[in-house]
Formats: sequence, structure tokens, C-alpha cells
Amino acid sequence: MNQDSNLLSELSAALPGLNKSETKVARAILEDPEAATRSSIAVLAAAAGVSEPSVNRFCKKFGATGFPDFKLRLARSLVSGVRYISRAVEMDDDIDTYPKKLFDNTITALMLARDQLPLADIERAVDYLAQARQIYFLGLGTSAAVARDAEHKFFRFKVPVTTCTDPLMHRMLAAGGRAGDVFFFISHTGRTETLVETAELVRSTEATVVSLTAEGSPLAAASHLSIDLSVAENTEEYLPMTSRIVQLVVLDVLATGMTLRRGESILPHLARIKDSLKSTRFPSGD
Amino acid sequence: MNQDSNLLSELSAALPGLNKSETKVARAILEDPEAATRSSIAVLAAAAGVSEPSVNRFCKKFGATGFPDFKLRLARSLVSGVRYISRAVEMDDDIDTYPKKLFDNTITALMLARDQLPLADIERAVDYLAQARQIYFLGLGTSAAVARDAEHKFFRFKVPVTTCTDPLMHRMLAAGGRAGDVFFFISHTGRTETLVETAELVRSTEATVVSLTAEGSPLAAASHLSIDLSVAENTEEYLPMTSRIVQLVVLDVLATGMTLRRGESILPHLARIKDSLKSTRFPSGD
DNA sequence: TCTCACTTTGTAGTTTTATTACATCAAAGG
DNA sequence: CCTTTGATGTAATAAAACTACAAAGTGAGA
Repeated sequence: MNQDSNLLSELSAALPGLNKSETKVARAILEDPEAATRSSIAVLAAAAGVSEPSVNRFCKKFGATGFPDFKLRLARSLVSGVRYISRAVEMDDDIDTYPKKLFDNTITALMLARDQLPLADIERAVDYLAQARQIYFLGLGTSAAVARDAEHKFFRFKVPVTTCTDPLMHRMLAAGGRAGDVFFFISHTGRTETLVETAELVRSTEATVVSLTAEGSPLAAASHLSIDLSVAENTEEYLPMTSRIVQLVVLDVLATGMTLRRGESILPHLARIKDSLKSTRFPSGD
Repeated sequence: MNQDSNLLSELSAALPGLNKSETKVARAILEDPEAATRSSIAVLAAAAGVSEPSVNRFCKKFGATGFPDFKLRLARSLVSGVRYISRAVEMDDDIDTYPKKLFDNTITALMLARDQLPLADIERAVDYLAQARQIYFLGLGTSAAVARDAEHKFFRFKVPVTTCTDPLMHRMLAAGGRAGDVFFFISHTGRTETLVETAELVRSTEATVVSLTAEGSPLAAASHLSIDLSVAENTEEYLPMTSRIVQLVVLDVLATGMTLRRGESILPHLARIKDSLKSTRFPSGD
């Protein structure tokens, strides 16, 4: 169907509706897709027990312009198939394997998130943030660190920014919400009771609720605008890892969107902030 | 280098060491890799302005058996769709471009870091942390959020963990350093005066100094052990982005290393911590 | 500055691979 | 039992990739 869906699953899905020789070809490919990408049409035809033109026709049937093109598509779906399966760290992994796995999992999560970014929602979030009189970043646990990071980014835009990791303080801030205030909630699950209740409290005021959380969660439901991330945290793992990274990068996107919205005029201000840190550092060689 | 690293980054890395026609070919491929995978050797040769055999030789130089094999590898690296060369966000980028750029830059940084991870140092750091009686994570600015995140990870290992973002508190803590204490410094530049001074203060005690910072920096020099990251932060950008992400993932690696070091026995404890959060959440459908 | 050795690059021919046109075969309907 | 339609294979053709070799360029030493 669409070009970035997985060719292998498309193949096995189509299997029932194929005729004799097409079935043979499909079987041969599914048997060892990796080998198929490396074979010539003659080799594959032999492996499937059919003639070369049958293979060729088969390829065209699946939307390829010919056999080479088909191989290319196959190669692509193979990678995504492998890549997109996160490999969990095993108890007997050693230093040569587990760091790579962790990096790979994070990279994979970012690639997935990248390809399904809710751009429209992000743009609306930038709208809200750009017009905010005051921004509150609220998160608990791991997301508290993310909120802290967001604070560090956004305070540079001359907007009052507050982060808070105390649920009671959350409620007090929420109760005092006014028009122009943006309450930005960060939560991987979107199910933390106190956060959801705080969001609902904000909704009873004039303030705006934006959240960076899971699709269809209670927190998303309680928000004016929710940026949905469906990051599959490796459920078997005991430490939250990839989700917060994706959150951070999305916040980078929001901050960047803000910079672009403000236009050139904000750049000298950002440069001044950057320069202001110089005097706290030992001079650098370069 | 290694076979599962990205062919495109390998290509741009090798660029300086190539001769005239090889450079032309590499340029042509990097210019539009997607097109390259769809072209025949003749088309690509024409696009690069060289002869067909030159393209063929080029492919073999990069470990392929020939042009078709090279195209296959290229197609594989392309799946991620990640732009090998970090592209800075421009003032006139719109919502369809800048989020992708930011994700791509982050992904690229992680891939680079992944391939030059100082595994030996990481293992030694795990040694120190696993034996620590008390861990202090110290960072300022953006790295403060990273330190906070690290605290959230490491306190789960039944080790007393403290994070602190106040330079004066840093010094007081440092002055009280005792054998078995690990002071873990986080700093992108490694040049922040107060951090370096604090590290030196720790060195005058029995405590251990580990840092996650830039290679060859004053902070690295002041440490017993330094995990060197040479993440090229896009210097033109006003907001620090990629460096802290890499730091976070390295801390994930350290935490995971700790889990593995502790062995199976720690798992029930981690599971209990995870479960302890359940009652704070709205029940989930799945 | 010339020459020789060596490297780089291109040309032309060969081989391999893929595609097309067409013939044959098999199954279904009259 | 013949006809028709669709499936499949054969063989010829076209395209692509590869190889051997020749020419052009480059640099060191005489």
C-alpha cells in the first residue's frame, strides 16, 4: 500500500490471494528475505522453483518497477524490521553489548517519534507558549527532571517560567491560574492521579492546560491541548529511559519553535545569555 | 569501521581522505542518497561527472562487492531517514522542517557517541559507583537537570544519592568528602570554574571524583576518572541540546551497568519500586 | 627539466542480469 | 471435445555491471 509500510508483512498478508507460482516466490522470499536481497533474479527463481519472468511479474505486482527495485524495498523493510525491535538488555550482557543496546533503543525511539510527530499540535503548543504571560512546567518523578530542563530552556525567552515538583504546590499554583498562564504538564503515563487532578483544577480557571503525555490518557483528556507521544517504553525494564529522551527533544522542538516565532529580534537576547556564562568558565583553548 | 554503523556517516567521515573522482562520487551520493539508490551505475556516474568504473571502484572501496551491493547498503542506512550531516535550524524553517532537523541532529549525535563510547572508562565508573557509600551528582545549568535525572535513577539502588545545584552547597559537601563517597560531576564544557574548584576540593579529601565531561577539560584533569564525551554541540545554536541527551543516555548506561553488577538480586527491589508507583495512578486499560 | 615509476581515470569489450515478446500449457465454460 | 482465458515458461533482447587494459596525470629523483 503506502511506500513506508513493511513489505514483508504486506507479502504475507497477500499470500492467500496469490496464484501458484506467485505463492512459491513469496514463500521463497519470506523463507530467507535477507538472502533474497542478495540474490539475482535467476537465483531467486531457482530457489522458488519458477521461471525468471514469474519473479519479475511478482515484483511488479507489488508495486515495484522491476526486480532490482523490489530488492531495494525488501532491504529497506528488513532494516526497519530489525531496527524497530528494541533489544532488551539481558542479565548476562557485558560492557561490549549493553551500552550499544541502550543507545540503539534510544535512537530507535527517537526515529519512531520523529516519524509520527503531531506537528499540528506542536504548532498549536508553540502558539500557546509564545503568547503565555507565565509558564508552569509540572512533572513528577523522572518527568520532574524534564520539567527542570524545560525551565532552563524557556526562561531564556523573557517569559516568567516556574517549575515545581511538589504536588501540593502544584495545586496552589493551579488554583491561582489566570488567563495567559500556560500550565505545561509532562507525564509519560498521563495517569498520575495528582497531576490529572491538578490539570482539572487548572481547567476551572482561565489558564491554559497543555500536556506532553500518552495518547488517550486521562491527562490528555483534561488538557486544552495534548501533544501525544506513543513511545513504547520497554515494559520489562525497571528504569524509565527512552520516554524522557523523546520528551526532552520535543521540548527542544517547542523552544526552537518559539525562537522562530519570535524572529531575529530574540537572537541578540539569547546571545547575551550565552555570553553571560563566559565569565564563569576557564578560558577555552579554541 | 563497524558494519552496522551508518554508511552515510561513514561516507562523510571518509570524505577528506578520498581522491578527486572518489570525492565527486561521494558528493553525488551525499547530495541525494535516496536518488542514488534508485539510479543505475551509469546515471550516478553521469551525476558525479566520472566514469562508471570509478563508481564501481568507489563501491568496492567501501566494502561492497559491487555497485548493486553498495546500493543495498545505502538503502539500509537510509531507512532511518536521518540526515547524516547535522543541519542547523534556519530562521525561515517551518513546522515541516525544523522538528525533523532537531530529531535528526540528536539521533546523529547519539550514533556518533555510540561509536566512540569510552567503554573502559564506563566500566571503571560503574566500579566506583557500585562500591560507593554515597553518591553526589553535581551539575549546573542544563546539567543540573541531568544530575536530577541521575539522582532519580541511582537512588533506586539503595545507595544514598544527593543532587545539588547550589555551588556553595557543592563546596560544603565537597569539604566533607569521605572515603567511599563518589562525587559525580556533569558538565558539557568542563570549564565551569566553580565546578572545577569543587572537584579540586574533593580531591583534597578521601572521596572519589568521577566526571562526565569534555575530553581534555580542566574538570577532566581534576578527576580520578573522566568519561570523555566529545559531542560537538552545534556551536551556532543558542540553546544546548544534543550534549545533555548524550549525557543522559550515558547515565542510563551507568545505571544499567550497576544493575548488571548487582545481579539478579536487585531486580525484586527495582520491581517493588516500580510497583510502589502504581497506587498513585489511574488504572490503565491494558 | 626530463624521465621513470606509480597512481588515477577512462574506454571498450565481456559478462552478468533483467526484461520483453511470444509460445505453450492448463483449467474452465460452452 | 473444442474454445477461450489466464498462467507459466522459453528464448531473444536490452540493460546494467564488471574487467582488462590503455591513457593521462602526478611526483620523486636524476
